[in-house]
Amino acid sequence: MLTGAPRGTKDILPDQVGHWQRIEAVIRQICREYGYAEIRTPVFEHREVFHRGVGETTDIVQKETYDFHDRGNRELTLRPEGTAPVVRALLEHKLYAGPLPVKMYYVGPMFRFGRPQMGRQRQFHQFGIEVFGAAGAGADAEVISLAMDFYRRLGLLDLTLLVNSIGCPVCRPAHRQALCDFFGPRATELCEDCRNRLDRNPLRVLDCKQERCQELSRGAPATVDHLCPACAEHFAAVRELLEAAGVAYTVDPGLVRGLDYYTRTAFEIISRDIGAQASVGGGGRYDHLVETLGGPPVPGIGFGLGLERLVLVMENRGLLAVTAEPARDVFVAMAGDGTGPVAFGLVQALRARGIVVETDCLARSLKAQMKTADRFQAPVVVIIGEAELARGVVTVRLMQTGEQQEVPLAGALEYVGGILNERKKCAG
RNA sequence: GCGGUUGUGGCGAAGUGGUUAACGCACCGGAUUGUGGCUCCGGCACUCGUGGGUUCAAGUCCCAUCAACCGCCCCA
Repeated sequence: MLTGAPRGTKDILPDQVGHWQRIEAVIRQICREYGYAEIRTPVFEHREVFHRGVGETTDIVQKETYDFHDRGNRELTLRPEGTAPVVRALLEHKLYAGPLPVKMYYVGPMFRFGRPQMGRQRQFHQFGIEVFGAAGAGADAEVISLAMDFYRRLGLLDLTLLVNSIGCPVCRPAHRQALCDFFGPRATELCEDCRNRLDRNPLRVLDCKQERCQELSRGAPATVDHLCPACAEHFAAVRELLEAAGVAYTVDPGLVRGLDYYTRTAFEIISRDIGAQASVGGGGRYDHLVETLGGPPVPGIGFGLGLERLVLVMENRGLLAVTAEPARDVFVAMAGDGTGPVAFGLVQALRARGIVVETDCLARSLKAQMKTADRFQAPVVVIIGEAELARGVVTVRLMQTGEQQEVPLAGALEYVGGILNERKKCAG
């Protein structure tokens, strides 16, 4: 093959795109209702945005970013996630100076260089929301509830919501020390990755997937047990609000998440029917990210979810019916010399009235045109042949009954419009 | 980045090294010549992901490469 989409990328073809549009419509609707405004940021940013924002030590930055130099020798990176760019925009336009909180959402492609497999692509799409300037548990509860409400509206009622609190700079040192004390004596038994993690970010040992590491993690000091009073209170408040809203959740002390900027609340939504890539969305609070990127102290919280995985889950559950070819109101068929211009004139006149019209542009036989009209489920077919042309009329055929009526060409527009209105009334 | 499975027409799918690579679906055309479904008939692949190699002979064996999928890792 001469061409092929690059590894890890996919075309979303016309027969699939309906699914996406349906999901995007729900996104727009729910965000409007919850008061989130859309923001569209560039797909690439200065590399620093992600290195400082997402965290130098994260896997995403260390081995998954698409880094490149442009012709002006700028160091740029294709965005691997949506939060850091939104924070950058918040700072650049000083959106934090306006009324708080600032609530925004985004939908768009993200890029991560990993080995593709089911539910993991190099270009994928995320929907995410961010709230800035709201430190209270109410924001956490709203963000999580919006996420679960979104899934619910799409028919996904039984996803698992895991929540945890990973503390803040006040409580983290003590917890970090506790973890080092706990794992230190048995460091040699940990996997290689975890031995590294022990130095850099011992928290991450907790959600290592290696069996041995999981065993060793049993009984490890949990973040929730080492929260400072403020964090503990915040977490309790979040849980109380979730319960008040009837949002079911499970506290998972091992939930850490792979982006460095999270503080306090971290959460993840998982589904077991998309293979190894169980996570369909996640997020958390990031109270110091704005400062990290050079801004004033503005707390934040948000989530992001993967649209491809969402589509997968929905497909597996039969929630995405095959999108049928959109039906046409009218098919204009033509047969014979000189009928083309007259037919096309009628087609455009009908379209100008908002009627959905299809016609033939392959010079096919009338029989083939009728077949096509049938496939498009057009209730009305207008036939313009040489015989009609000569007499200044057109044949209007009602496909359901097979009735045909000749009407003057000049009155065809009114006549067809009338039939369609009539049908609409009956249907309504 | 590591390990494994797979790769035949638009899709699905036969094809134990040996004549012109089945079949199904889809698509296109036709069935006394200007009309839809079904049925029937016909059409549609210089070619087996790509590139090498072995052999008298390869879709069938070997190697490489690319890609998809599965697991690890990571996460969406």
